[in-house]
Amino acid sequence: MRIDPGSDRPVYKQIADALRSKIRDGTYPPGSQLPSEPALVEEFGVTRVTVRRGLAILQQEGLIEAIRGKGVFVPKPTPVLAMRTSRFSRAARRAGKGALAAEAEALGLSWRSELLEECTLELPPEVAEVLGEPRGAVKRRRMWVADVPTQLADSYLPASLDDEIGWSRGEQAPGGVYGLLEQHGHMIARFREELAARPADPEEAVALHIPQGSPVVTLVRYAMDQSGRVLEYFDSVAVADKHRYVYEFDAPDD
Amino acid sequence: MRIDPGSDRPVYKQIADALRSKIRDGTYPPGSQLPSEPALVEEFGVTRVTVRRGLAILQQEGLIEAIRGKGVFVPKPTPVLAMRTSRFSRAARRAGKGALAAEAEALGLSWRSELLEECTLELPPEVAEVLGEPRGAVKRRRMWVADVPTQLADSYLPASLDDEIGWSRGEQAPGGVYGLLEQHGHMIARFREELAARPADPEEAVALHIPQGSPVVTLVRYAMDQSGRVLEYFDSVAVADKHRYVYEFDAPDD
DNA sequence: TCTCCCTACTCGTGTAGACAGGTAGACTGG
DNA sequence: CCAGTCTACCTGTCTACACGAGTAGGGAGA
Repeated sequence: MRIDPGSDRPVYKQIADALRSKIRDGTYPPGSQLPSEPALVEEFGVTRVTVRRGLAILQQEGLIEAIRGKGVFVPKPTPVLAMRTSRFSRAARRAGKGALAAEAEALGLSWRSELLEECTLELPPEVAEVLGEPRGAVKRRRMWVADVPTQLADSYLPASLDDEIGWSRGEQAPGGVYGLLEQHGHMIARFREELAARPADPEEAVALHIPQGSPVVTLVRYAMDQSGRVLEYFDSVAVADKHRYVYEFDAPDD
Repeated sequence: MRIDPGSDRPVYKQIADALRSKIRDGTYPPGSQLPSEPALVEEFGVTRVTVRRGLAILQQEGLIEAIRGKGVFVPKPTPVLAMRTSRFSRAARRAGKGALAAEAEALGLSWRSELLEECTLELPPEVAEVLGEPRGAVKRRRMWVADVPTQLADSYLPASLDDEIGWSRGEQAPGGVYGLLEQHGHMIARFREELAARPADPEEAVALHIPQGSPVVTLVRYAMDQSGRVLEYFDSVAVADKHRYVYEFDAPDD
């Protein structure tokens, strides 16, 4: 726990290293409070600015959380939603649940879906190309699990399909859009999902209650019918440490 | 591009906002250099510390890259490897390629695999449980694409299987481990992959040449034979902005 | 007893200045 | 002409200080 000012490694990184190892080895267990900044200043014999640079590193790594007026704390691990392909099963839809709800309830967590925006519009080019129509309906939602926002989700339907099933007119069905689609005879046969991760941009950070730049997982999904027509384009931004994505698949034949 | 010191939003965030929008709108295109810190100090009328706090935000978002002695630059977008399930096809293996190589060559990029560590050891508990044996062989690799490190990968085989096929004794086959396994009659029938994302820890940041805390994608894969026995446990940490993961699957029957 | 205010402590933001270390181009001496 | 040095400029690290704002608890006054 000593700091070597003559070392090659900058002092603020040494401070981060020292505190990180104390968090990892259980000196500061989840839920506990770290010494205050002035206390760390005294302990390490540096200025407050340098202490704060060290703390900033740990904050970025998600190892600590600073609360103004209270102190710096080690956050408790959050429950992780496992996103399995079974969340799209008809059994789950019959139970009246959307895709996320099935996973949340599997963990015994409360959930809710908040409709942020709903409109019919000129589709963004990449969406229009996939859906095969220039116009469509979109619903933008924010999902909450255990009273914490976990992901932003945009769901796009081609305008012709939306007219047919009345999705944007408020038609409902157990199992969300997919349930409604299948009620009208549009059976979902196949999905394509594309995953990536990146730092959250400022708007996402605010909407998801996470620090700017903290990792998010982006997911783009096509829901297709038997003929390969894409019925829905789905686009979500999920808080990284609250989600994991599980896929099982056969070895390709060739 | 004006800063309002009386605003509710802190000055350093306003600076980040101003520069971010200039990057997005093309004022500072990829490859270009931003004004130097002293120039920004003059432009915004604040101290260098405040300018640097603003720049730190953009750095964390991956929008800029500072190089000591030279300046601050907008990085050019890196090529993104698409990780498709077809990378496990026998056709790819017959062509003599491992899984990553198939994807790199699809983009016309050079690649190489660097063996960092190779040993037989007591398996970590979560690996031992999946492989069904307490001991195993592991190879830790660092993958390079276009002469840049892109991911760290650990591959585990149960000791009994390793003895049989001679993997850790240096036996080779076209198509990597999976090719070698199939040469010995162990046909891969099924895969399970689990994806998540988190900030890079310090060791990963050094090994992957990325800033600490920058997002990485973690992937755990089980390769299974017809009977469901797990033949290989695979664990990788990939630079987030260099990879995307693509899955296609049928709608679950129920 | 209850309410309000004051105080002490916490983290958040911002200023001013100093020195170190890396880069690149100009300049100088051979 | 060439090699080495010098200089100007850039980012990286650290000090010292000031003020703001949120939190929590104790004490004074009604």
